[in-house]
Amino acid sequence: MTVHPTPERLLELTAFVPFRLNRLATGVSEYLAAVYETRFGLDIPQWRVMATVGSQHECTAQYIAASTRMHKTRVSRAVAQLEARQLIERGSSTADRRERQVRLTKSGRRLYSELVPLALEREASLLACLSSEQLTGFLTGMETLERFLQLED
Amino acid sequence: MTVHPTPERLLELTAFVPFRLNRLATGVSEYLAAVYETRFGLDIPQWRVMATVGSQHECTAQYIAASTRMHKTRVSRAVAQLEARQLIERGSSTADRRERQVRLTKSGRRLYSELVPLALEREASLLACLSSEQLTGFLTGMETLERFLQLED
DNA sequence: CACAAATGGTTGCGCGCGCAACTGAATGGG
DNA sequence: CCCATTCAGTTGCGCGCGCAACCATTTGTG
Repeated sequence: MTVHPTPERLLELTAFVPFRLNRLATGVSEYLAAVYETRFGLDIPQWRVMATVGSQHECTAQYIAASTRMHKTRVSRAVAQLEARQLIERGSSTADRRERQVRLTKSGRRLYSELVPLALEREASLLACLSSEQLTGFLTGMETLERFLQLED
Repeated sequence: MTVHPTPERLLELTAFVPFRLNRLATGVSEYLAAVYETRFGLDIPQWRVMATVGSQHECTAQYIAASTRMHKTRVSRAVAQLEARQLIERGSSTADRRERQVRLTKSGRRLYSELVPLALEREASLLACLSSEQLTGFLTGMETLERFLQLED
């Protein structure tokens, strides 16, 4: 019989990796939001759709949902909003009339080509706080975790 | 005049660190959710409140909001729900009658002491996919980013 | 060929969130 | 000492999300 019969195990939330990861992801999102939100009036789902469609010639909502890992209803609504702003347009794909091919309009492409360099620059200025060894180490860890959780594409 | 007058810059979302970080944080949350959600019927805000209150003798909603970085209304509602389940209780603090001291009840403490080891174990089993050098590198990078974004406590 | 099952995408609904406004209590300056 | 300001915490409200149900089309199977 010891002096401490039930030494209570503690959990310090601020040292708990899942919590810290959430907090970091939120912080990074906010750090980035200035670019697409205040400057171009896009929210996160819209920004992700723009980024996905812009890197393709055209694609389906399905594809967007899969590669952004957003729920298909969230994609559907973001696409509708972007279409209303005339940043993207949809054509019936001749092959399968259930799906609709999404592509950027002229002004969508203009916005995209303005936005992307700013976003990449912002990412770079964030990662610039890491030394090159730190960056490598961090990215390597991320990749392993992604593989473990099967988050890769 | 070149052949490619405006070589469009592309952004591959799946290689974009802010996006990957969000995806990873979500994945880790889901990986962890099994512990507190399906087993103890807590959602994320409730779990964070339990973890925070449990690591203190007693504390205010204010303190919970600051250390979990949750909005005070989110804290307020989580606290109300946990009080309804009799997992925590609130006493008027004698000093300042605006604030109320929150602490775990007997059954709250029981749940806490069951939950915490499981959560820590789950964190460990996640991080076990990293080699010790990978883990060090990953955590070092996280710390630097946290400091850069002023997310530390 | 017909009908059941699956698939792409949209929509009604309930819920949780953050914002802004509020209540009640403490504080500070004239 | 009073009144304006600040602060802890709660609540009404609008909005965006995911779930489930749905529509239209395609595919698979007997």
